[in-house]
Order: sequence, then C-alpha cells, then structure tokens
Amino acid sequence: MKKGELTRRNIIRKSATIFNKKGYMTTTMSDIIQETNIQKGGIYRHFKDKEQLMVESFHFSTEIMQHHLKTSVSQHENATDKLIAFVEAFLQLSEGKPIVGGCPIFNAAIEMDDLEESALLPSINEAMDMMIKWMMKIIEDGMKHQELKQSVQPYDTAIYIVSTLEGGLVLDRLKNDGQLTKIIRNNLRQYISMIATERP
Amino acid sequence: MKKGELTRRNIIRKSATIFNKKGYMTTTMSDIIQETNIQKGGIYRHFKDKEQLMVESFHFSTEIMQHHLKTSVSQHENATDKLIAFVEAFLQLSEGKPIVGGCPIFNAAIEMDDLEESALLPSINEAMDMMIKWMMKIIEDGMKHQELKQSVQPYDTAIYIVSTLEGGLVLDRLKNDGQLTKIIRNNLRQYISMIATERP
DNA sequence: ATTAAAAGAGACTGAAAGGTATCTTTTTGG
DNA sequence: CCAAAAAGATACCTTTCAGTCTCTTTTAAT
Repeated sequence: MKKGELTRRNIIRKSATIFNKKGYMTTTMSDIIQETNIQKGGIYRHFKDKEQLMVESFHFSTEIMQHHLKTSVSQHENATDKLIAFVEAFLQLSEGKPIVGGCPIFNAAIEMDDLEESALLPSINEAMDMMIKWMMKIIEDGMKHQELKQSVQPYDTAIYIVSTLEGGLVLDRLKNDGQLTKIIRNNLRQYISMIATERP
Repeated sequence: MKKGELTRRNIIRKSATIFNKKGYMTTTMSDIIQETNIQKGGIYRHFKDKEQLMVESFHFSTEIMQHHLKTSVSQHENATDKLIAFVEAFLQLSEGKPIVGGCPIFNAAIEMDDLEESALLPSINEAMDMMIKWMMKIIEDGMKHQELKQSVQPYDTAIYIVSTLEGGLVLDRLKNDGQLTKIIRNNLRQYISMIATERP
C-alpha cells in the first residue's frame, strides 16, 4: 500500500469521529488539522474540498456502525433474539461503541434535513433505508419461520424500533447517565416479546 | 408598549424559527438580518451578542411548544386521553405546528450535547426536565385515579414515550412523507392503552 | 544511488463570520 | 412642537473560514 493511501484513510478515520461529535457544518478544517497533525496541503492533496471529506467520513462512520450491528445480530438464529441483539448493539452507541457521538445516520439527518443542496443527503437517505430494509428482512424471515406473529407489519415495526432507539439515545446523551438506555432497553425487549410467538 | 420592545420581540420570533430550522451554530447574523429586515445596529441594540439572542429564541420556541402541548392535553380529563392528546399534539410538529423545524428542545440538545461551554445547555436541560416532569404528573395523577395500572412507572413511561416521539419525528422529517408519524401514533396509542386500566 | 513522482508543509488569499463605533432618523414625554 | 432619548443604518474592524499556490521533503521504481 502506498503511503498516501494510508494517510488518506487516517484522515477519514479521524475526521469521521470529529464530524460525528461536533457536527459536519460546525467542524472546521482547522479542527481536522489539529486532530490529524497533518497540515492543509497534506489534507487537500487527498480531498478536493471539505464536502468530499464529509461524504467519505460519513460513509466510513456508517460502515463501522453497520458492521457492528450486523456482527451482533448474526450471532443469533431466532428473529426475536436478532431483534434484541440489534437493540443491545445499538444502545452501545451511548458508551461510544463502536463510534463516539451517537448514531451517525441520525446525527447527519438532523443536521442536514433543512439543507436541500447538501451533498450528504443522498448518502443519509441511502444509509437509513438500508438499515430499515435490513431490519425488515429480519422481521420477514422471522415471520416465515413462525418466530414472529403473522399480524406483524415489518416496515412499521422497524420504524418504531429505530425511532425509539434513536430518540432514547439522544435523551440519554443529554442526561448522560446510563439510566435512560436501560429504560429503552427494557421497554423494547417487552415490545419484541409481544410481537413474538410463544417459544416451543 | 415602546417601539423598541416590539422590534425586540419581532427579532426573537423570527430568529427562533431560523434557529430551529437551520441550527443555532449554522445560523448567521446575516441570516437574521435578511429575515427580519433589520440591520446589524438595530439588532445589536437589543441583544448583547448572538449567544443572548440564541438563549432568548430558544426560550421563546419552547414556550410556544409547551403552550401548544398543554392546551391540547388540558382539554381532556382522563389520563389516557391526556397522554394520547400529548402524542397527537407532539406529532403535529411534523406539519410545522406550532413551530417549524421539529421539537426545539431535541434540536438544540443534539446540536449542543458535545459543547460543554454552551450557554444553551442549562436551558435545554431545564426544558427537557420540565416536559418529563409534567408528563410524570399526568401519569401519577392517572394512577391515583385508577385510570392507569398501578404497575406503571411514571418516569420510565414518560421517557419511553418522549424518546419514541422524538425519534419518530426526525425519521419522518428525513423521509418527509407523513406516513411515519402515523406509525408512531398507532404504536404509541397501543402502548398507552396497554398501560391503561379497563374503562368503566 | 539516482531521480522522477508523490506527499506534505506552510504562507497566502478572498470571503464571511461576529461584533463595534459613529452617525442619522424616529419616537416620545413634557 | 421641541428637545432629549431611543432606535436604527452603515461603514468598519478583527478573526476565522475554506481553499490555493509554491516550495520542500519523502517515497519508490529503476
């Protein structure tokens, strides 16, 4: 691997964290210079402008998060367990795992939702759709295998769980005691057990 | 009323909308000048700096929202109806009622949660606490009057409902079809009916 | 080892940010 | 109706922003 490629990835990795913590618009190139210890020339050698760095950093963040979620979920067979694993893995974001600053999709969504010309918007929508569709697949498969009730509506259920998780994460960050994630966890566990069929 | 006081209120009213839509840090004084048609001197005559304008605008926004919620809720007697009214009123935020840009508390919370030195943080925490405590009061009263099950935990229930609403609101704004608020509404209605006692 | 190419440092630029100072125009109370 | 005070406009200041340009250093292929 060329040295430049290594630097490039390093910049993305560091920037992704800052962007997710501080926000994309409020993070300055100076912030990135400080965090990476690479001067302007070194950064702009690899990225055409701040926007490109934003897009690539966002993509990096969502990849990390999705990998974390998928790894956790894939360790279970039953749809109910998968959904619970999803909830657990998602709530780990409150402890900075696998990334600091909360859910990157949600953070970016809130920041960009009023800017129509944002280069990030398509990526945000795509990432959110992917997550919802993936959850729907888990739910649909669970219904096929009689692990979830036939009355369940996959889309609605996915939206409801994600909404609750995202909202809970922000409230928890505001209060920053880990108590709130416990409440969300317990309630969603109960919700999931409600849509599950009785175990054999 | 003095003319200056009128201008002052006008600036706050207009600024509150911009701040809630664009975000506090990303909104510039030039944005506010453009929206209010008042020049720099006219604005800085009434506010010491941008931060003061931010704080007063935030306060204005939350007042509007809380008034909207309380008015809706107070039209009902039963705790179950009150909670449903709360959900309904809250979800109207997705249509820009009574303010554009979503829940001001939540918006500000996400934007400011990493800045420890923000002058807005105390106000945000206070506003969120007030809302949660107010919901708890509704729930506690409902329990006293046997309208809600005795097993209900007021704090947890309040947090859960607010989390779901806030998360749902953001997702809805991202997708901007009104479909998502319907899902949140239906699910929360069901949740509320679950914690309610059977009606006489 | 040499040298061309790649990578990076750092000074510089123009625009835009928040904020100030000064001057002009309105209000308003007597 | 008039003068003092309040309100507001405008030019200006300093800092910081994203981005560029040029020069130096490092890397890597021969």
